[in-house]
Parts: sequence; C-alpha cells; structure tokens
Amino acid sequence: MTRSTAQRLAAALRERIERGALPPGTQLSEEALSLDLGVSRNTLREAFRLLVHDSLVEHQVNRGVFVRVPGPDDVTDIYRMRGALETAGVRAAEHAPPALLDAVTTAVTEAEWAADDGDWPAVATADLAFHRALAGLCASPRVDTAMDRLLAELRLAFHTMPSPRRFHEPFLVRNRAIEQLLAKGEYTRAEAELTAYLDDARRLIVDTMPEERP
Amino acid sequence: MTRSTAQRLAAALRERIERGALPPGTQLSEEALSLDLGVSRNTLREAFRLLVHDSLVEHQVNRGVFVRVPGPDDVTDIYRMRGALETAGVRAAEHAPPALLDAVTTAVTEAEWAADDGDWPAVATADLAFHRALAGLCASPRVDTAMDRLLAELRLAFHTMPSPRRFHEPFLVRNRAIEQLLAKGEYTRAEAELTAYLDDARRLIVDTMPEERP
DNA sequence: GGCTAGGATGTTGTTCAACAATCCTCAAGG
DNA sequence: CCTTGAGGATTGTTGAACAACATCCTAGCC
Repeated sequence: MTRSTAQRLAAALRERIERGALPPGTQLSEEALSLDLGVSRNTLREAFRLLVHDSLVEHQVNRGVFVRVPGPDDVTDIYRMRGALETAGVRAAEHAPPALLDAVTTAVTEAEWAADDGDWPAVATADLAFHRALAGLCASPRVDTAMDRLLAELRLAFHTMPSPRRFHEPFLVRNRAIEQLLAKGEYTRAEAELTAYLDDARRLIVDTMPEERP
Repeated sequence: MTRSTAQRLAAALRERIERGALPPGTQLSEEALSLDLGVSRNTLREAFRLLVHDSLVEHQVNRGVFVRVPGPDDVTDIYRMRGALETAGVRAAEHAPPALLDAVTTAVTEAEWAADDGDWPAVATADLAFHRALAGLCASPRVDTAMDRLLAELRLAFHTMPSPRRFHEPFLVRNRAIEQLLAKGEYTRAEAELTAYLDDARRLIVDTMPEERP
C-alpha cells in the first residue's frame, strides 16, 4: 500500500496495454487520460515516465507518448539479449539453488497442462515463464528485472502479429528437452539447444511481422 | 538540441554525481535544487525520474531521492550481469563486424597508454571502455544500454571505496591477454579468462567495501 | 531513567490554472 | 505540384496552494 499514485496509474495503464486494450501505436493523450482516470496532468506524466522505463511506451518530445510498435529489428535485438541472459542462466545451473531449478521444471509442466486444455493464452504465459526461469538461474535480481522488461516488450510485439494464438505450442516439446538436459547435467548441450531454439523462434516471429514503416 | 528541459537537468545532475560532487547517500532536496538550477519543482521531479531510470539515484516514497549507495551485494549482482553480457559478446566475437573488434583492441591500447602516463582516472575510463566494447560485440543496442547502466552504477560503487586510484591498473595485462585470445580465435579460452577476471575483480571490490548498514 | 504519546515542523505528493513552445492541418497562393 | 502561413490543438513548464507523510522534540507516564 506504500505505492504512489503515479505507480498505481502506471500499473493500470500497463495492464491495459498488455491486455491489448491500448494497441501498439495508440497515442496516450494527456488531457483525455487525466480526465478519464481522474488525476492531474502532472501526475499522469509521472506515470508515463514509469512506462517509458519498461519501454512499453515511447516518448516523443513535443508530440506525446505512444504505445510502442516493436519492429522486426526490435524483435531481433530482444532475442539477442534474451540469448545472453538465458544462456547465462543455463551455465549457472550447475551451482543454482534447487528452488530455482524446480521453477524451471514447474514452468514446463504448467505449459504442457495449458496446451492439453487448449488454453493458448495460458500457454504463452507459461512459455515465457519457462524462459524467465532459465534466466532466473543466474540468481541475479538485475538479470530478473531485465528479463521481465524484455518479455513485456516481446508481448507487445506479439500484439502486432496476425495470429499469435498457437505460436508457442510447437516449442513446448523443445522446452521439455532443454529441461531434461539440465536435469541430466548436460549443460553444454542444453545451451546449444537453447541457442537453436531462440534462433528459430526469432525467425518465425520476424517472418510473420508486417513491414516496418519508413 | 531537441532535448527537453528535464533531460538537460538530468544530464547536469548525472555529471555532478559521476564526478563525485554529489557523493552517494546525498539527499537531493527538491526545493533547494529547483532554486539552485532555476527550474520548477515539477520539472525537477521529471528529471529525477530519468536518473532513477539509470539507477543513479533512489526514490523513497514520501522521503525523497538520494544518490544510491551500492552495497557489496549490489556489486556482486552487477558482476553477475556483466558476466552474462560480456561473455555473450565473446561468444559473438566470431561473427562480429571488424569495427566492433577494433574497438576492443583500441580500448586496451588506450588503457595501457594512460597507465604509462600515470593517469589513473583515464585508466579507469579506458578499462571500463574495454569491457563495454566486449559486450558491444553482441551488436545489440539493448545490450549496450544495459551495459552502460551497469558501468555507471559500478562507478558509483567506486566512489565508496577508500582508494580507487590504482584499482584498475593490475588488470590491464589481463585485458590484453583476453584481447589476444580473441584475435587468435580462441573464444573458449577467452571466455574462461574473462570469467576468472570478473570473479577476481568482484572479490577485490567487495573486500575493500565498507560494511552494509543494517 | 527510560519509554510512549502527541504535537510542531519541514519535506514530499498532488492538484490546479495559466502561459509558452511546438507540431499538425489545411487552405491559399505561386 | 509545391511552398507558405495562419489557426488550432497538444505538449512543455511554471508557480502557488494544500494534503499527506516522516522526523524530531517535548511532555507525560510508568
């Protein structure tokens, strides 16, 4: 309860953006939103800064803030950094506390359950949770928050895809494979598998994305 | 010149902090600073948000903003994430564009020159530039900015050390060794060397840091 | 003496209204 | 077709005011 008004505002807007109520490209008008949410323009601007911080919105000077529209090169870059953080997690797996390793296994299992139910949004969430858990093996708060921001940005990119519904499903078996390799202590092979995985996923996304506007 | 007033303010404050004019722990009073810098309190608060974003200052609700005082566990965590980003750069070195590899070599050389001159602040800058160049081999804007933030935060930690003057100098020979391994294409050994390097540097810093306050 | 309750004081959090600076639109003119 | 220039709309910034909160000091109690 010790959160500031601006922080609560940012959370509310973040929720709207991730749900898709504010699709990429939308302008967030200061006057309209401040009236809508019942706060002053100044406070709303503070909330905007927080959203800029997790790169969900983009601030153009003298023009306003817009929900970001990640382009193909953004996705490519996100996957580069994901590769750095997740492979670091795999390399750290050998000395990671058991609780963190359990989190990896749990995420894979939950993704499989969701797929059995045909609950594709839940599959997406669990898939991302699996990769967050991989990076989490670093046992580093900074890695964790960086990873969270990357995945939030990626979720935004999914919103621009034509049909993201069953995107994650074919990758579940590869998630399980990586988890097995980790459990068996074959870290080098796990890292190679993960790298190949990320490369394929990135390619698949970039290919189905609309062209970048000039 | 298309920068906002808040951005200019943030840059000015960032410079003061990194120079040490605002040592870690200092409270940044809104009223005093707004009078001093000739801007409104609201604008100053916007600048604060930008500084929070590169984690140079810390915002405590209803208490104000303070220049961060990184503790030993902060340093440990920074080195964890540095390890992830820099080793990723080393692994990407094989396919990195020549310009990025040149940047690595240049940084090492400049560090050696500065050491010959006994210019320890310049040695520190060049040392950090070398590691920034390593991470830069990823050719990823997001990795670059993440690395920049990490190093800025680390510079803050140096300010709390008793005598950071010649800290970087003994590491220069190891920088050169890593650079040589990269040039010879021995990426695996370069990565191992780098990991050992980071571990030693971290230990050295943490051991000379004052105790964390409870 | 030591401890708690309560008020005094200063700081931050938020709002409001106004004006300046900038961008966008659209129509007039070459 | 292109340029140019109002005009309108939005953001950028300010200053003042009040509310909410933290800290410190003091008075009172055990």
